[in-house]
Amino acid sequence: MHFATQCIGITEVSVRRFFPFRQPSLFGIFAPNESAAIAALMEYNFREIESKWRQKWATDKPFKAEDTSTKPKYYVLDMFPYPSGAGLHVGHPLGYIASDIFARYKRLKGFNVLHPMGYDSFGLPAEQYAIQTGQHPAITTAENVARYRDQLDKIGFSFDWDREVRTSSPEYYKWTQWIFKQIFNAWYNNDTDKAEHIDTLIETFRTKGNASVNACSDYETVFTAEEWNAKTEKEQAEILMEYRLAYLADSWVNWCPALGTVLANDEVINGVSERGGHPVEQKLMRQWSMRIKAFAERLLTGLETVDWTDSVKDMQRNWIGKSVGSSVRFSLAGTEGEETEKFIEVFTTRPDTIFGVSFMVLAPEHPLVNEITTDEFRDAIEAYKTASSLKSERDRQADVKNITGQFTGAYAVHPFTGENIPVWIGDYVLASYGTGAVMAVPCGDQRDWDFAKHFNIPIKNIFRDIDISEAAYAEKEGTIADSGFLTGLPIKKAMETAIQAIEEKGIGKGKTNYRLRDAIFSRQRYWGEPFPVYYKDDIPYLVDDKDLPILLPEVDKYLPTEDGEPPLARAERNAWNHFQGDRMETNTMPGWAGSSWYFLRYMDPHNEQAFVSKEKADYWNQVDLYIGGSEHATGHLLYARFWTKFLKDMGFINFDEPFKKMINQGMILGRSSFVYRINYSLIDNSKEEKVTFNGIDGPNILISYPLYKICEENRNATILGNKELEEKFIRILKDKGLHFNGFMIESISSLHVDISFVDNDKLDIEAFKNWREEYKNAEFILEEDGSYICGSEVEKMSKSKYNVQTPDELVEKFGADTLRMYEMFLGPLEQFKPWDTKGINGVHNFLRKLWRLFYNDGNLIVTDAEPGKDSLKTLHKTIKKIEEDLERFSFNTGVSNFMICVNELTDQKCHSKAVLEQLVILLSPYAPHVAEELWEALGHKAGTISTAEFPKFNPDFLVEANFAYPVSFNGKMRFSAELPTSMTAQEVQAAVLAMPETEKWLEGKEPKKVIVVPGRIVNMVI
RNA sequence: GCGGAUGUGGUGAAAUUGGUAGACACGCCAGACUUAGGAUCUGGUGCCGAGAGGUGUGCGGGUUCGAGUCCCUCCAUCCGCACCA
Repeated sequence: MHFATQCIGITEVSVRRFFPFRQPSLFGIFAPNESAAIAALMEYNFREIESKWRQKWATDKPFKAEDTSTKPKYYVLDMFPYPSGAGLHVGHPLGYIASDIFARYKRLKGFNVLHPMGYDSFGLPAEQYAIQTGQHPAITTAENVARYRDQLDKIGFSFDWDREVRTSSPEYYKWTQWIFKQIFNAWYNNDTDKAEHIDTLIETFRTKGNASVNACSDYETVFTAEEWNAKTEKEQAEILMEYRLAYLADSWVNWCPALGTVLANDEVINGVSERGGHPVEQKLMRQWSMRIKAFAERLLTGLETVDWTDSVKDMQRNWIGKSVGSSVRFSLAGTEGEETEKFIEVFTTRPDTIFGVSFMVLAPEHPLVNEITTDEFRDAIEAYKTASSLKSERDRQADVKNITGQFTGAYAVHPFTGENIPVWIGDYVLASYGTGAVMAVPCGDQRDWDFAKHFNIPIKNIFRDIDISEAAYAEKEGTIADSGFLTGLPIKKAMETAIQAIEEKGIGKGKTNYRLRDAIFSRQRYWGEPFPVYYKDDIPYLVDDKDLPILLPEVDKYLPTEDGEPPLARAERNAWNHFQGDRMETNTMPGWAGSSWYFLRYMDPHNEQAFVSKEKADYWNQVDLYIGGSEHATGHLLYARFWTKFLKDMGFINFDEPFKKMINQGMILGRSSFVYRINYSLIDNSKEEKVTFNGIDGPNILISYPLYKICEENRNATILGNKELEEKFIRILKDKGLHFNGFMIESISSLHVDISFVDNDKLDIEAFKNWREEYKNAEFILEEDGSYICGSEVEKMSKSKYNVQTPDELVEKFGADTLRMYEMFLGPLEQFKPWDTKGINGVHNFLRKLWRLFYNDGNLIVTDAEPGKDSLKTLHKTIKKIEEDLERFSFNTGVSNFMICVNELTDQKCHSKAVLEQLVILLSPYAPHVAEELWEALGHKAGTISTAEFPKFNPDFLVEANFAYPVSFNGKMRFSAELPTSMTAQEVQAAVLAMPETEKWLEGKEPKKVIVVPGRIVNMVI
């Protein structure tokens, strides 16, 4: 029994708490389970501690962010979750724990920290659930949010919950609608390189027409001021629509019949929907779009100003897909082969290869195709167009190797040689990129080369000394040959010269193209933001600000119709359509609408006058640290940057990149467990038939993993690869009363088993049997020790794989502080890693060991005694490491360093308040509950650790008198030499040379060279 | 095909500017205390070797007194994009 030598006041409180249990236990009269409970109480009682502080934080709100402060600000943001019905698994909080540690660290460092949380609560799953059950998505969403909140609260996050936002709440989506209005009322002025209010454009049209306007728009018809003013309201509205940043247009969209909605490009993966994996087809529909293309260049250059990983930046660059080149117009040939008025415009990144053009290819959907096709080829062209329109996006992608195309019978005229060039159509040319037409240069482009080979079109070589008989030459190094005025020029120079010539001839100009397409903004769904738009005479008008938000109407069915009529179209007329128009817009906004600006709302979440006040936006400014998954690289992150730039242009905020630094946490993968079922058939001679069992219709026979392994390896040797096994197998069947003369093993299936029945790969057989009806009477072939060992595999966590680990169970078993530290301890934050509970005991033991620095048998043993030099060294080494680790977001090594610190202090028997107090502050970002508890126990006011000051590192405590020099010979470490750190290099060299070990390793030779790095190393070259 | 990332013990991993490779944990082995506890403590644990010692960061080269770290070549795995003219 230990007693504190110098008890400090608070000890009595603790003694009082533990005393009633302590005394009886001395007499040993308690039953085992009770004494275990007492042992737990006297030790680190995380349950009691954590629930105490959870309540305290909920009442005191110590993490409330102030909107004005003399402290510097710091904004730490997590990607807010979609509250799904499945709840959180251990992978979800990983990023939240990291950001919470950092937020708490920044508070200790004296920052005014904004660390909010909310819910991206509009979206498909709630709606799909509504379609199935008829339950209103608002109800399921509210339930899911409550569940999430409960789970999050258990982990002890320092969120400022007063700032919570939900994208599906009318108070929030009112402002999403308002922002939409601003985007609708804007156009992009390429001269100022900014979005501007549409009124400036209308004013120009009214006074000067559109000839002088340099806008981001595909509208090409030129009109004068007089012509504009003479147009009807509808005509004007239609023209303006060509300029607006949010616009209605007939566009080729990704139509997903199964989901009954259109999808944005980033929601389509490999030709199927991201959600659900349903096929997606191309369809021409009138849809709302966002003119994100206007911002393409700024979205590209802005990447240079943010601290994100190269991979995410590259993904965005890739998605934006900038290519620099030239447009070129090829006149179509008349009947005599002469140039005509009609032309095909192409975009090329290789104008230097223009003399290598030997044919042209149009996309099958190109508007000129019908016009130019000659009678001779009309049927063939029609057939080809029909065939390619039937192909889905997916088939078209899968068909890359199949070269298809059709000659139109038409010819174009080469602008420089005057030669006639055949015009083909082919579906390797995309209607939606560039002009939907290409000048084919088979010698310089592999696809053109393949096409030419396939259709026997001549290939002209325009590269000097390059062999193109086997493949095209796509490099941009070399010299141009046989190319008129370009002959002899190096490729790069030839590009410039060619563009110059094209511009002089007036047949095109230098041009930059982007792969980025405008984002489709409407969805034929129910559970999303309604548009603040009504129609009159088919012209869309905006709803007045005073009438916002346009609330979602009640509907009786959430399902869209097959032809794409949205649920809102069936909403009750008078409840919904109360504006002066003919009808309301019945589409809703996509999921990314609400998430494109939520980081701004957190700054000013209750503002009813504005989406965010200018002052608060100026104060909080950019998100300093954003943590979330990289899967949003081309969706959310691009759209949020787009909206931020827009809002900046319109003067609402003062920054044009939302997220200054971003870290992408890696996914935590699940570890699935498997059982192995033998599928067999029995031969019964009396019945003259073979009976096949795969387990469902016969006795289930499950074989332990190591035995399964043996079977796998000896598949062809004997039936089960093992005589003993075979006997066991037969015995089981005989015991079941089955009659058979022979048997065959057909296969062995691996079946997912719920990981809650598995501990250290050992299966809880009883629990497994009770899991499913079909396993009730399962038989097991076990290991020698009578256990069933499961196999395992690392897979994505999912309900269907029964490998989901919820944080709740672990919090219950080990506590939130253990869970927090363990998730960090698992490995680097960014890395993908499999979840494995095996190591969690190590972290839990660490916290108990920490506890024992403070308490022994329920007594506080902290002393006011002067700490030892060794303990001060340990402390300051730890302060330095922890701070450095936090600054570089190396949370895993942070945990290691705490372990090292506690191990050392334990060895030193350090119970000094001066040291432990500092340690507790250091630890508080990682393990806030136990830190608060110990902080209070040390005599501080309850709940004040978050306002403590981060310990100051003092290098004086690390100064050492001696250093153990590693002595190497030819770079190989042989022994270490303990020498004073005060020695100069020469002194060290002399001292080491004089050592007997040195003599031994030199083997009588003279070292050729001796390298001494003071305080680091000695190396001798022999 | 293009772009990005990653390869270190039985496992998760560490090594921040080139300077004792494997910290810290898990697991395993041996022991102590105990009489059931998923408890605690001590020692050991990259591989080969009895040992001295050798060897070792995906493969092969290079730079350097010295390379997990820098350079080149190749291999493997993962992720993103992909007929983008």
